Formats: sequence, C-alpha cells, structure tokens
Amino acid sequence: MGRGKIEIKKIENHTNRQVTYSKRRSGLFKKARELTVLCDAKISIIMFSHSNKLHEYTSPSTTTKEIYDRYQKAMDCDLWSSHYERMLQELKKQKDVNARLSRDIRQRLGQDLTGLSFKEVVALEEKVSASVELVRERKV
Amino acid sequence: MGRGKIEIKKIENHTNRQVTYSKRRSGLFKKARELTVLCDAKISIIMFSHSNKLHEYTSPSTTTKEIYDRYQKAMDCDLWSSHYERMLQELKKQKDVNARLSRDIRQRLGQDLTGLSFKEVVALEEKVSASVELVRERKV
DNA sequence: AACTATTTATAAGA
DNA sequence: TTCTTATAAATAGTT
Repeated sequence: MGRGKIEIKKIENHTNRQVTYSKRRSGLFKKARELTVLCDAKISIIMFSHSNKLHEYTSPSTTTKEIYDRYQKAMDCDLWSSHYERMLQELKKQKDVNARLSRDIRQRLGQDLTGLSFKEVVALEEKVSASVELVRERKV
Repeated sequence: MGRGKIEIKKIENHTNRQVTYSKRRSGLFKKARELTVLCDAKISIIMFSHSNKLHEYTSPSTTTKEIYDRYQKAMDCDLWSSHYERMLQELKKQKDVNARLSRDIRQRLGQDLTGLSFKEVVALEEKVSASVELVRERKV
C-alpha cells in the first residue's frame, strides 16, 4: 500500500481509523462500481462504521430491497415472507367467511323472518365458530 | 491493473467476463475483510453475477439479516414492515367482526327465535357490510 | 485535501 | 485452470 507494509489489525487511533475508513470505503465502492459495469453484476453493499454511520452502494438498475429480496429467495430463509404469505391466506379466508355471512344474512332478509329456523341459525353459528377456531389454532 | 490500461465497460466475451468476475469478486471481498478488521466496521455485500449466481460477504460477528434490519431502521423505508402492520391490524379487525357475529348469533340462540326482529337483522347485516367494505377500500 | 513511495490488484500471457 | 508478470491502481504516511 503506502509507505511501508501495514498489518491488518484494528487501527486504535480514532482519527487514523476514520481516515482509513473513508479512503478504503471509497475504494471499495469504486471496485463495486467497476465490477457492476465490467461484468454486468448487481451488487448491494451496506456498511456501518465503528461509530454506527451507515454507507451503502447499490448497482444502478436495481435497488437494495430488490437485491435483498432475491437474496432471501436464493437463501430460502425468508421467514418474513412465509409469515406474510400465511397471513395473506388467512386474511383471504376471513374475508370469504365474512362475505358468506353477509350473503347468508342478506338472503334471509329477502325471506319471511319467522321462517328462520332453529336449525339454520345453528348451522350459521357453527360455520362462524369453525372459522374462528381455525384462526385461533394458527396462533397468529 | 494488468498489461495495459483497460476501460470500464461491459466485457462482451463470456469467458473473460466470468474470469474477471471471479478475480475481482475475490478482490472486493478481500478489501471488505480488511476494512472490517482495520476499522471495526460491519459490512454486508450481496452480489448477483450476470448469470444470476449469488455470492455474499458478511463481516464476522454479524449476519446479513442483522445488517439489513439495521439498514431498514436507519433508512426508515421499511415498506414491508408497514404493509405487514396494516395487515395485522386488518386481520385483528376481521377477527373482532367474526367474534361479534358469532356472539350475536349465539345470544339469539338463547332467545325465542321468533323474537329476532327485522331491525336487529338489518343492524347485523349493516355491521358486516361495513367491515367488508372497509377491507375492499384498502385493496389488499 | 494533495502528494508520493510502496504495496496491492489484476489483465493478459504461459 | 493455475501461475506468472508487467503494469495499473490503491493507499499509508506525510505535508
């Protein structure tokens, strides 16, 4: 590197560390930029300094989120996504239940109210209970 | 670099591009490794090659997820999280609606069925419609 | 922030 | 592919 070989160990002097961080960070980002163009790669770099300052590089034509999403897919460790998917399915089921209830009640409005039999009410009640139970079992 | 200055533009030859990708990737990761130690930084690099191959570097003592979580907090742009929160609230509301419907119907089972007035059914129907509408407006 | 002596990275060749 | 090497590039210490 510069005037004399350096060993790779933590720089204890705060000022020197900060200067080196700044210089090498721009070097790293330059390399990432070149690699992006030369090899048509997509790169996301996120870094936090010793003093918790955030810096990032993302290849043009993409976003940090897009790269992280692809990463998660590739790694098959996207717990959020699977949780989200489960919730989406559940919400859909809930909506179906509500739509059905709404329809059932609307139908009855068109009929003679005294015609609402005990059996019919029980069936309706059971349908609702079952769906509520379904949700509870999932422990969301 | 090597024998003669090169210009930074996409390498069209597939083999050369792959070789350069491999060499520069290891160079980039080495720089990241050094920066991690020298400056006590935390770095995450995720990259996809032209042929969609995934490679990553993460500083020891952390994880890609941890860095990405910190990034999201720092950037205050966690769209997933806010989407998730909205869904959670909605699901809760749906459950409340179902619980209320269930309770209403259960109560009526304990009463004389002929006592179910037209007004009461209308009120129940409107409650359900309103909640279904609420969901539809959110376009989830 | 600029400079420069060295080390380091690497493109092309073997 | 792996190694070599000529040269470009990065950078540590200095000013």
